[in-house]
Amino acid sequence: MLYGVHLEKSVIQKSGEIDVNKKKQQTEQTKKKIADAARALFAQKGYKATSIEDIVKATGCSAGNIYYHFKNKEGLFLYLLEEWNTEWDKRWLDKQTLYPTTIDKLYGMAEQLALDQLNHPLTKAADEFFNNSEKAPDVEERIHEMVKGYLDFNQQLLQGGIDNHEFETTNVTGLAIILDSLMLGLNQHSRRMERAEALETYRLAMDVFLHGIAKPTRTR
Amino acid sequence: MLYGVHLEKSVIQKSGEIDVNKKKQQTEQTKKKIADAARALFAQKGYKATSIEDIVKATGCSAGNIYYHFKNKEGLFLYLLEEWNTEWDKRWLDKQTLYPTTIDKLYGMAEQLALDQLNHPLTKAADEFFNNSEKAPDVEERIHEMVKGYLDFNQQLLQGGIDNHEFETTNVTGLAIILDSLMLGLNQHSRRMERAEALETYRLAMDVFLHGIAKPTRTR
DNA sequence: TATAATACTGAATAAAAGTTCAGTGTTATA
DNA sequence: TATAACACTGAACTTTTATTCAGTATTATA
Repeated sequence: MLYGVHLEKSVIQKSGEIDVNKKKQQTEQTKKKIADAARALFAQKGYKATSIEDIVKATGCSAGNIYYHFKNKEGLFLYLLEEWNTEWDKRWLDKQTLYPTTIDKLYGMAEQLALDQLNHPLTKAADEFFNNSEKAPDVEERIHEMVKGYLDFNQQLLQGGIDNHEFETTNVTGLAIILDSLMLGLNQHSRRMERAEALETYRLAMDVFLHGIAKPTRTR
Repeated sequence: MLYGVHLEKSVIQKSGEIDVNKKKQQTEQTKKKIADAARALFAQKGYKATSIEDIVKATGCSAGNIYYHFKNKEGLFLYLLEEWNTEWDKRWLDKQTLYPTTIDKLYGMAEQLALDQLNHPLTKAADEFFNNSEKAPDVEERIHEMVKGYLDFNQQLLQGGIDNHEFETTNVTGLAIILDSLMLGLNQHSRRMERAEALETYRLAMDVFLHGIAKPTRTR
């Protein structure tokens, strides 16, 4: 039987310029195809509610093929989480330098998260995945590290702002959680927003985080 | 066969004081038992990940009995959502009067949410439930109303603060979403906290929401 | 060109989960 | 006390889902 997939590409390498192994190329391609579909589905429907069959339908490739490229559903999900992490780090490293102050960095982070569509590592699916009793022993640890890593990221960012004298605050750990909570909640709401609206809301959230809404007279 | 349940209670009504129908009493009791177990499980594991079998194990009553009291899993979940809503409204009505200013009300709300354990109507399970394609046509509408109701609640609260001249802000709708996002995110994080830590974090979040963290000089 | 390695298919398997239902006690009604 | 209505059981039924595997097509290797 003929697979339609095999007919495309592979013509590009007229001579021997970037003549990578065709099989590796193919593997990368379908692995990406599966990952992309799965990422969207997990983010939209959650972990448990996304079936292999869903991914089969979305990709057009067979169930067996998915298990050829990934150990199992859990492995696929874990792969996506770690991919997201490294991807985020990479993009952040690029952008970070553009922002002089910590405040600018925070707005930049919010923007990146808003534009990111299916975004936060602690997305609904990840949270569900984490909280779900049946956990391979090593898996839980890996996720715990991710959560911690994300909070550490926030904390360091905020600490930078304190060192810069941009903020005045003591409880940095608490604020890291607050900031993450805000982004986490916005992520859920933003799924029902247009891109522009999401951007605006994230920006407003950062306004609030930085400046609050109460008149400066009261309470404090 | 004897059901152990039937042996308890029913002795209380010595004469004919509050002699309610024994069957109604029994129905209420088991319905509550099922609801309580289901609520805890849904909140902990999520909607899809909680099976009827889980509820059977937690309650000790049979699967058939659950379907005797509730139309199906979806109906059970919906029942819990609406119960949460009315329950929240009731408690809020009691407390609300104790808080003179809107700022106090906001802190009060945060406290109530922090103490509430399994709390927010837009909890992980609800969100998962909502986003999950296969939705009975009427169900989606009912949930949509709930979400809207909750945002309206926030918005009215904030509007009160503006009318009182406690806040100065324009985008009330946006702020209602921000506030909800914050509570939503905190809800997820607070699952991994002790009661005291949760309370403190919620309070800090409200500090930030009201006053921000940046020095007043910058940006604005 | 022959052989091995690789990328896949698609149906089968098995476990899990939602739902139904015939039947059994228990309580209300007449 | 007899009969109807009710609360409930537990196993059977159906659907869904993750996972495996024997086999096929394609590509690399010798």
